[in-house]
Amino acid sequence: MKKPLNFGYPRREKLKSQPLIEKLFLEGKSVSSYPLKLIYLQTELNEDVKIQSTVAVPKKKFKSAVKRNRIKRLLREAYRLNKHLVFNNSDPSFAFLFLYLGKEMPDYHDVERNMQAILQKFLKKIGDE
RNA sequence: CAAGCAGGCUACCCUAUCGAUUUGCCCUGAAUUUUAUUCAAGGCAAAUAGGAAAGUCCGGACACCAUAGUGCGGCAUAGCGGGUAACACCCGUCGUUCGUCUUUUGACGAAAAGGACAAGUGCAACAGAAAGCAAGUACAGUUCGGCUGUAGUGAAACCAGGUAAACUCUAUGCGGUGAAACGUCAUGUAAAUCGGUGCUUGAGGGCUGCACGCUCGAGCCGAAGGGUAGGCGGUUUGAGCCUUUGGGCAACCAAAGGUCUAGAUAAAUGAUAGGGAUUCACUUUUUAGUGAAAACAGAAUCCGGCUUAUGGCCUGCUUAUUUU
RNA sequence: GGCCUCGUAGUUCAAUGGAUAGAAUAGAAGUUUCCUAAACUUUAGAUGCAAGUUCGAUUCUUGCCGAGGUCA
Repeated sequence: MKKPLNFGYPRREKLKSQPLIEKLFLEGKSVSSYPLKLIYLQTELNEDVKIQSTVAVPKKKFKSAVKRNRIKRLLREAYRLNKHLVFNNSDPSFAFLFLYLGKEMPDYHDVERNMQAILQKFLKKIGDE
């Protein structure tokens, strides 16, 4: 019997460690699909999961907390529905940070398309290495 | 119908799919150990942003520091009366100013940080004789001693001058720090090295702008270097909300009954699709159809206000236009 | 979340409540030079926004807006 795709996004899969995030910005590699950018780093994680991720929207580009919140929710939603693309048990564990670099409020479908594209790019790059 | 002012209400809804957090119940596993607790996975159910959550401008609750001490300094408020836990807030009222009406008295409406310059000090550009311990121009009047009036400059001129959102004085109030407070558990290193200083003749801290006073009492300061930056409590039942009755001009108060209504922490309260309601525009006699819009904005200990941003609806008043 | 500080020319700083807001530097034009640099001359440019007090506000008061710092 095939296990149904897991669309959940529990707390374990959220990246919360501040030192790790600083390390991401210093040593992380990135792929981008405008207006999204993914910074990733192969590392050991405290929890027993393959990938921990988080999202960030710069405060300089969106001053309204409401708009920042909405973009972060859209990004999380797109990741939640598409993360099965990268959940391969043979891979080592990664830390992800999604950045939104655009200046306009996005539409959900654009975000989802870019999310799929960026995850494909990530897989390809990992495969090459 | 439009504009302005004042007051009140509200802050789109439903369905499906996929999620997040909290709580309750069920069930499985693990640990402690013993029939309970903790942790983890799953299932079901319920709840889940505001009127301003914002700015952090006031006032409190609460916590710690002497149950908050004394003096100086500092800050705030400013007619009078009331409300309140308290306030710089609210209500009433008096005076002032402005606007409209009126011959006037006055009436109506609006605004405002509205004590004292008759204690002292300071300030007043330009103009002006002169802006303060006085001196003095022109003209007129006159009892010819001086005095009185007018003119001219200016925001203000012989007046107990003006000015206190100038220092200041008066009255009243205010101790300090703020939930990153504070308590507790865990993790980790270095109770290490060098220099200085002190151990009851008192180093240093609590303790704050300063001094005193009280209190703790063996470490403290500097250099270079090392380590942790996690969990739990505080944390949501509160000056709470709703209804009725009574008191009061009102703000508000009292009594009775009902009710439980977010608690996150790299930070939940969401996403997608479809439908409906509202508003606007166009088409149409109407029904209806098509298109567009749906604001300001996201809790972080909690309350009472103020200020600012903002969609829609309702009520009252004023003004103007059109029709009768 | 709390607390605190600061907004003056493009930039760095001045200015007791008083006349046309001052200086350096950068900019522009000109003189000089074969050309540039330097020097000299000339010129343009600002009180974050809105109210209030005052005869008069960069200055005093209040409210917005913006920038920055700090905390266990």
